[in-house]
Amino acid sequence: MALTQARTMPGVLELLPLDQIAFQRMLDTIRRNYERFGFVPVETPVIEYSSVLLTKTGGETERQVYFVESTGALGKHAESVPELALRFDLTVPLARYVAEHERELSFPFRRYQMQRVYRGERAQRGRFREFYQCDIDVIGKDALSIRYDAELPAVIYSVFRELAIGPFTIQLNNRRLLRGYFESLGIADGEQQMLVLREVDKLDKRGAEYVRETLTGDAFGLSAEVADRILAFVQVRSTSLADALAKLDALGAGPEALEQGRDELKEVLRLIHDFGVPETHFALNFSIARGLDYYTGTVYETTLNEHPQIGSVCSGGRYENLAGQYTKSHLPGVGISIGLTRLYWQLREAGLIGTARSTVDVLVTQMDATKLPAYLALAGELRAAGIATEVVLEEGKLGKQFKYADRAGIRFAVVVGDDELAKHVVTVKDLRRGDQFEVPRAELVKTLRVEIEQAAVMG
RNA sequence: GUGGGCGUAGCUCAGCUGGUAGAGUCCCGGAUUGUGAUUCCGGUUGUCGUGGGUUCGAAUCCCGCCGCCCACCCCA
Repeated sequence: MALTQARTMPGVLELLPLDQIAFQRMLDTIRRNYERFGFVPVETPVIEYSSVLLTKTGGETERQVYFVESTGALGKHAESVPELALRFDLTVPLARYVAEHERELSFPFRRYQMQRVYRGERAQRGRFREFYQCDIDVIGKDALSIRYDAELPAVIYSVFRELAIGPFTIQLNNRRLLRGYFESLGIADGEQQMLVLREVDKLDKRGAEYVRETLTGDAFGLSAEVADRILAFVQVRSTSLADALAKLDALGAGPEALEQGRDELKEVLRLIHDFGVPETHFALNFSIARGLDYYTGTVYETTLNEHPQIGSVCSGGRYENLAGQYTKSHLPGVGISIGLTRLYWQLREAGLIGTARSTVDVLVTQMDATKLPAYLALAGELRAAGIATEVVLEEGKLGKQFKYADRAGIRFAVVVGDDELAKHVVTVKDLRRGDQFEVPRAELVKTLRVEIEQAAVMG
């Protein structure tokens, strides 16, 4: 019989258990910090009505949406769009969720959501078709204080500090300020401002020359002088809080949007510091523009200082009205998202994270099949003490059992044979260090707890 | 959606100018019936992506198709 090739489609990430454990530890850390800051969990269905997801009718998003058809509906609408689709982010479902449950929710509504989303793009290195987003958003009713714009970086600081993947910088900008500045240069049209923003956003990736050429080219037709001023402007970065405030003040007077954006940014920067984020970990970056659709004010991007090639590991911003497509209520919000699948993948590629130790702490080996009741009793005792324990249930050579433990990433093996029974002791072997010792049977739990604790700290 | 590159063992690849398919690794067994990872010995692993063409003969040369990768677009 011809075998079917066992394979997954490109653009999905599937992990072996020890890697999955490492991934899950990251999810746990993010969740713990989100909850610590008072965000509440929400999950929404993977499948939504197409009509709900596609309200923005952004040509780009529509091209990336996976549609879903039930068997019965297959082929029934050759021309029209299928009724159902997979979500491509968590923000649009959030908008629908808030609009649908508006009267049952408390505002400001602070939710976190960590689920998979789907994008039908051509697979590429570090790009996924199925990936985790870990979002937090704060949604206000009618109005939402700018202070929440400063809270999110505080959460992100807390998350990334605990993830312990090296120094990082949360970079901030303000879309209103950018638009005000463009206006002062005579680029008043909203559409064109968007297009310029999109080019400017490429600065770090493609370089100043590339952006200058595009801006002065036929598509934009800007004068060399204006292009140069834009380039000089977007290269502004701050080195400290005082420096950031000084650079903002140095912008001087200008269109209303510019002054408003500047005031917002100043307040946000000051508050981030008050939230306890060290000024080494946040900075102004006038080239940050972000997603082109809904952001209106503050925008964020977080990068790892020692790995700039990884790019942004977390981004988000302020939006004026989240759910305008679904409700007449005015619901402004601010949100930020960690693309965990990509982050994990990049960190692994860069050698910054390895495999985790197993979730199994101890393997009770089977020295002698007739003593199985003793092994099961021993395992029960360990489990009651909160130690994750596996018992070998099949007969086999001890060497094979150790090999199994080693490959499975289980660090400690417990051996009980005639020698141990006679002496009322248990042999504990540390597979990682390669040594072993005997402990009195009665002290096993206490000893293993200490060993496991140490292993967790020392790695 | 647009442009470029590559398809040989589970994995990484060699095999180039045509002459019956190879290495490392992995896996399995043994050396070692109370000790893994290290060492030594032995063993398994292939429609050479696929269909056609040229040829006495094709993994190798030519064409179609499929798949994958990279870049653009866009984004986490």
